[in-house]
Amino acid sequence: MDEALRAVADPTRRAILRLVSDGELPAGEIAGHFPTMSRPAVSQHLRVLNEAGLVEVRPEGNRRLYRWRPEGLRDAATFVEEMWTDRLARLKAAAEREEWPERTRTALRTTNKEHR
Amino acid sequence: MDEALRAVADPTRRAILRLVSDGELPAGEIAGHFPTMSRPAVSQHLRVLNEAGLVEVRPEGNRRLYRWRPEGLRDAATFVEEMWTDRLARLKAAAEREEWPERTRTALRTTNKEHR
DNA sequence: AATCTGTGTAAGATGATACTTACATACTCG
DNA sequence: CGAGTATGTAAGTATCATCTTACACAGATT
Repeated sequence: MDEALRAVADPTRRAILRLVSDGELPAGEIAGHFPTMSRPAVSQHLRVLNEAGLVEVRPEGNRRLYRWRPEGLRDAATFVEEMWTDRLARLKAAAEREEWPERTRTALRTTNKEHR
Repeated sequence: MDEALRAVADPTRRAILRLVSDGELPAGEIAGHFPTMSRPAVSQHLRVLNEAGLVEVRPEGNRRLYRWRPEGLRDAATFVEEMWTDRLARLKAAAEREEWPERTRTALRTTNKEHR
């Protein structure tokens, strides 16, 4: 799972994932969607995605066709789901029992670089 | 979402998240769960988590109590869910129509450093 | 065979991360 | 007030990620 979460943390790689989840694409065409970036850079992202099990490749003649591999996200999905579903449910239950004070988030003392 | 996914890509931070999702904890106690790492290191992870909106803090006297903030994962959950649910469904539909060849994953040509 | 096309890899520059130790600050309690 | 406790921040460093350009190589085309 570790690998997949790390791979998916990069916005470029998420974009690639979305591309190839629509159907298989040759490396070059994928790279074509990222005009600001060199083709090797994209190739390297594809390698990361492949090693993380998020895509699969198949050579066809000259080219190499990439496609999405859904099982790759399974563990990551499980993690998020557990956090998001399970714990959220428990948290709500606890809140209803008023175990926790009604406070909301508090800014850091020194910096105001709070999120959002 | 970007921030959250990046934050969650780190195993230490995931561990912290699980800790504080069980209830609020003071920074020091959280750090106590990571004997191999200095306390400031953990403090810095807490900052990242806070800036990503994944935890919230509340000062109590001397200490600062951290707790999980479920909304922080919402967008990440949405991403994973969309990939995992939506696209998976479409993928299956396509497969049933046999739009795609029956191939399974193919190793990279040169390296055999395939995942798993 | 010679060359073109598609694509991966090597090597290196650069910037971001994740630590460390030393220090600053805020609250508490005698 | 002064010492003690909890915690964040600064500065420095080692490691890792992500690019770039130059190159290698396989398959297609002539």
